[in-house]
Amino acid sequence: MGVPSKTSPEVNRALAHSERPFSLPTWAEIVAAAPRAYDRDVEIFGQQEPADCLYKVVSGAVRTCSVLRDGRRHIAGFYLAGDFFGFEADNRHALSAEAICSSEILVIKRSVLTVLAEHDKDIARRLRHMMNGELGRTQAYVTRLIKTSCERVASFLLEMAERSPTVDEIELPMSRQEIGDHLGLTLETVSRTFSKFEALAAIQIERPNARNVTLRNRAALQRISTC
Amino acid sequence: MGVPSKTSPEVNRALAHSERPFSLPTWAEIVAAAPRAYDRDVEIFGQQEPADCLYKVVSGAVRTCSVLRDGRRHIAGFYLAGDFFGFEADNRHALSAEAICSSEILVIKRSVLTVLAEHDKDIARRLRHMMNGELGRTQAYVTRLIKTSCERVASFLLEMAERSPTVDEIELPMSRQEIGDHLGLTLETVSRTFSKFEALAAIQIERPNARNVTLRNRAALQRISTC
DNA sequence: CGTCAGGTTGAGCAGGTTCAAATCCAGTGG
DNA sequence: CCACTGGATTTGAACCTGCTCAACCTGACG
Repeated sequence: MGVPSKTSPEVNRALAHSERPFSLPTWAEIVAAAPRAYDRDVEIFGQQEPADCLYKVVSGAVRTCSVLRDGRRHIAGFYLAGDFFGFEADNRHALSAEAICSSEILVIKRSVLTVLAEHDKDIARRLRHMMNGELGRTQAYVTRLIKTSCERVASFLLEMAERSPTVDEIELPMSRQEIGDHLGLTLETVSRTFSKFEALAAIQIERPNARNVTLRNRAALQRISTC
Repeated sequence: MGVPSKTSPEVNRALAHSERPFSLPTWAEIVAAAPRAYDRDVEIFGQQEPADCLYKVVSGAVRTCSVLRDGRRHIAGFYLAGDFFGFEADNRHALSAEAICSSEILVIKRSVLTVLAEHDKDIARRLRHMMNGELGRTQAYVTRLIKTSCERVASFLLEMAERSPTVDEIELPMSRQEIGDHLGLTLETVSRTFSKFEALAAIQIERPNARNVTLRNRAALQRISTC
């Protein structure tokens, strides 16, 4: 586990500066690096691959998912612009990650972060904070999954609105199928539930692009989601 | 955030030793402290309480859960002897924790761990590892929840067997109702599924105490759980 | 002995799935 | 410009899994 023994070039470069502590890259410098572009449905990392990087969505959207033996796909999470993903329990990715639409992704070597975190409490704190956030969101997601279809969809819409840049107008980057694979529902049930909410005047689906949704009655959605 | 400003007595005691580095408590010493006893169904911590401690099950079993507004209970996780619990995203507990049966619980001040982790890489590593494990188990749990009742129960049994001290004989500390609240099923469905697995000779329920289960055909359970 | 909690089993119901068809739109090529 | 194609969405109808309500059984305990 000794740092000097098996280190990547990146770490050595970082360590080379450690006698001049103020020249170690800061967090701001790290996230200002050049992102990579991924087209729609292109894999960013695969299941079982070594988990040696952390990722940030600069623009676009990403899904993390696992495919079951019978072909069913489970989407564990969606990541929008500004979100970090790639946290894993193991040294290998339990999930794969794919771009939902054309996206720019910042890739950060985990080994670099580990070394930096030891010298920079700010970075260590940010890492812990992101990890905590991931755990919290996963727990909230779990609570969502034990509920009925209406509750799942309502609470999904509220979360997406929460994470959207705009207040009440959401631009969903993902299809009904993807929402279904995330919520444990079929695409038909998702579509029907959307229609039902629209009939209740809780949302409005801005056609022709059915992925633009406006929240019309947040209180109603909250009542549905928690009840 | 400065350490000297707002510190608990425990931290001050720990810091008092910091000039004699080898007298800082080690991990082994921390987990050797005296546990507290909790009777069945007694709350260990409640929802919304400040999350300032970490907990270890010395003996017995614990559930973490949240109660929805309509009275439904969601059990987020079970913790058996040797497991740590109380990891939270926020400074406040999103879940409550209760003893499933008479249990001995070790309580560790989070503030102490934070300070120790800064001086002791072993402790820091252990903390990170536990946090990772928690995230990984939560993700596996999520994957379980999107499946059918048979799949959920089968994979639950396999996980419990994995975590049990014995190989194939499991002593479930929790009731059918609690398993249901964990898997998003009713107690009747859990019971029926157990019976079905017994009819398939995949398990044997050792009555009269229906909580003692013997795995008779692991391969069958695996086939059911993953398919 | 009666009571109570936990578990099992049955019958009918309801929410979601499955299968199928219709619609709408974007992109493509004539 | 328009017809054609394919992907995404919506909607309908039949079916099935898991829920609800209910009865019954067993063992523990006052």
